[in-house]
Amino acid sequence: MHDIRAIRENPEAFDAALARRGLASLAGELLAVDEQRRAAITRAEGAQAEQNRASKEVGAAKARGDEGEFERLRALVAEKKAEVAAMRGEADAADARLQAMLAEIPNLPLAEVPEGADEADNVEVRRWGSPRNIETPREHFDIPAVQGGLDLPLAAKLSGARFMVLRASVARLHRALAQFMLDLHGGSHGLTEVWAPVLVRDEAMFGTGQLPKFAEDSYQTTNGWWLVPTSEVSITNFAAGEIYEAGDLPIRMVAHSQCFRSEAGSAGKDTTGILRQHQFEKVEMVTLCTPDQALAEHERMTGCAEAVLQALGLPYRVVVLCTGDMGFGAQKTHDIEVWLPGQGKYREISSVSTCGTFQARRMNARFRPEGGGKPEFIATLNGSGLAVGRTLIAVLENGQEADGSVSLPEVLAPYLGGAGQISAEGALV
RNA sequence: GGAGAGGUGCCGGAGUGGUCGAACGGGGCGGUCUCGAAAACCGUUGUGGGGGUGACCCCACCCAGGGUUCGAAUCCCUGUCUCUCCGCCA
Repeated sequence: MHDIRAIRENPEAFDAALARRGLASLAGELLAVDEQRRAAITRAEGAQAEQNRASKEVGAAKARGDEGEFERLRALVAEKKAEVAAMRGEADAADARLQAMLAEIPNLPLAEVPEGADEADNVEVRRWGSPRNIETPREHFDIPAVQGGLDLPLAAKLSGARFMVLRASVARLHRALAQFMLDLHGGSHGLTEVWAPVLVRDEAMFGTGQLPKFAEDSYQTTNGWWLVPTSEVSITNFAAGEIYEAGDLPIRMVAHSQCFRSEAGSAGKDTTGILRQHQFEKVEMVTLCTPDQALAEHERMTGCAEAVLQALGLPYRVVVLCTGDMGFGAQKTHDIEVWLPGQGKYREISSVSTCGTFQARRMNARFRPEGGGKPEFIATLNGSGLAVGRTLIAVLENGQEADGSVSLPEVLAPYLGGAGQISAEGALV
């Protein structure tokens, strides 16, 4: 959510930033509505002040038994009251229009974000590791070791397309990955592990920016709760309405949750395998900090996500998203793409964004600056650390051997009863 | 799901129609006293919005939204959250 006062002070800069995102100018329209709104407020408050004055005098007139004055003031109050109601109505309507417009405008890219139209214009920042030389790489669902452990037809029977059933070694590996990530982030990375609801109210979805514009992308229960598309929604909204002390920031959290996405519009992409699911698990990092800490925290969080891939020995690259490819709430985003031998491509496995004060403004999340003073909006960041299902794919595909087995990263052994491999027959050994 | 009790400022807690943005206590901050500290005493202490170059002025907010009234923290309705008991349940 943007600050209308900032737009008022520098409409040209606002429109220029929108243009970088490929959007048309909006400042003129916004300021016109803002003008109407403020004019109506001024008139409403003027009338209200008069009404308040008259109201006070009514009591006094009554007390001294001045019936004539009493009746006159009463009539005056009634008149002002009607005037106030009319003006307030105008002000509220203008305000609602303004809020509705602002609520659908995406965050603006930082100056350092490369300009571009889509994915193709993202800029690679660095690479880590190099892909193994695999003779005839298979996609995860074709690897012999995985055959008994991944049952897509069964999932289809239960739920339809884009769901999965995992069994035995693969189910356990999936769980092991999530546990490993949580332990790593909660341990040496110093994040606080949290657990939060995945069913949330409208307000929470608005706060992080899923509503009002992207209602179609999420599922809603019959009684109105939303199933979160990422626990970023639940966790970032911890801050809603809060005023933190500057000294308490940054607050760094990590959670593991189910995520639900209806993926409207993506039909036809990645239809085989488990890359794109309606329900999946993700380990998510969220940081609440002051705006001037945000960029350093963004790098730190990216590093936390990379550490998971490094520990698992999975080759990846980090790209900075261009202006045209960034999400609604982001000011700057790093995507981390892991090497998938089966596709012979780097594919997104994590997305780390700083939202600046954009979400904080939507959810009224503030902090009191060092040494006191007026509360200011905090900055919020979120990043996957990592998407568990996609990590499963990456581990399986990168570890696949010519004999049909899969070699597993050593760091997972403690979570797998010491196993280091899934045999071609699907057993953990 | 049923029955009941409640939601007041940083915290505790008054306040059931009239000048209450809110008594009182605690906490915080500033000061007096002191070599310093404690104690004591004095003062101060919210958020949002509108207007003005400015000193400053105005409006709103006692969970939220409606309503009654000349006037509501106080009365009515709805929602919401918390607590207690019953039922159900992992």
